[in-house]
Amino acid sequence: MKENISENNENPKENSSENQKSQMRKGILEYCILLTIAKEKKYASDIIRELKSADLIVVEGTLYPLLSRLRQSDLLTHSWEESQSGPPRKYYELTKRGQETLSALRQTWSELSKSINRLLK
Amino acid sequence: MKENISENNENPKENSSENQKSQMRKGILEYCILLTIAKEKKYASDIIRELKSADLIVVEGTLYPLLSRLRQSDLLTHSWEESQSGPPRKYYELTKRGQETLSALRQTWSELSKSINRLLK
DNA sequence: ACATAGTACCTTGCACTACAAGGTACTATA
DNA sequence: TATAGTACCTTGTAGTGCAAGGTACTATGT
Repeated sequence: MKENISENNENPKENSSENQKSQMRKGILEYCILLTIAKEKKYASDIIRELKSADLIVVEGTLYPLLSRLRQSDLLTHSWEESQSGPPRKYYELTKRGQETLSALRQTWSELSKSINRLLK
Repeated sequence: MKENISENNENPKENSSENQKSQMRKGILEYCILLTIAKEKKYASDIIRELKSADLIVVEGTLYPLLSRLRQSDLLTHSWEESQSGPPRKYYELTKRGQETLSALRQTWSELSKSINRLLK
C-alpha cells in the first residue's frame, strides 16, 4: 500500500518552484480550513477532499496539528460520530470565536489582495 | 531615537489577530519584493517605502535576509551607488532567472486566488 | 573639533508553520 | 485469519517573519 518512492528533492535548495507554492500557502491554510468548516461540520478527510477539489493540496501531517491548534485557540469544537464504514470520525464545528476569527480573516485576505493589486500597477 | 517600548505580547498565544496577518503575508513577501524590483532597480529603503504605501508592512530584519536569499538563489544582482546624502546604497535588479521566477509566482498567486474564490461559494 | 541625529547596511535568536515519515486502532472484505 | 482501507495522531526538520540588537558613513548644530 505504501509505495511512495519519493526520490525527488535531490537538492533541498533547488526545489524552488514547489517550495514557493508551499510557502505561499502558509497562513492561508488556516483561512481555507475555517472556510470549509463554516459551511457545515466536517471531519479531516472531508476537509482534505474539499480543499483538493479547489486545487489546494493538504496532507494529514499538516491538517491534524492545525486542527489541534484551532481547537486549543477555542476556534473549533469537535464531536465524535459513528461511521457506517470504518472507525468513528471527529467532526469539527466553528465556535462563536471561530466565526469572528473567520470574519477577520476574510478582511485580511481582502486587504492582502488589494495590496497585491496595488503593486501590480 | 530608539523609543519603542513594545510592551505588548503579554501572552504569545493570544496575539492571534496580528499573528494571523503576519502568517498570511508569509511566502507572499517574496512575490511582492520581486514585483517592486521588476519595475526598476531599488535599494532596501525604496522597497520598504513602496510596500508600505501598498499597506504591506515590512521591516529591515525581514527584508535584508530575504534579499540575501534571493541573491544566493541567483534571482537578484546588486550594484553599489553613491548617495548625495548618506552612505552608499545597494541597488537590486532582477536577473533573467528572477524574471522567470516572478512569472511563476504571478501564476501561483493567480491560482491561489482562484482556489479561495472556489471555496467561498 | 566634537557630539548628535539620520541613513544605510547587516546579524542573531526566537516563535511559528508546512511537510515528510512515521505510528496506532478500528472496520470491512476476501 | 490475513489484507486493505479508513481514521486518528506524533515527531523531527527545513524554512520563514520578526524583534532586537549591532556597525559604518554622512550631515547638522554648537
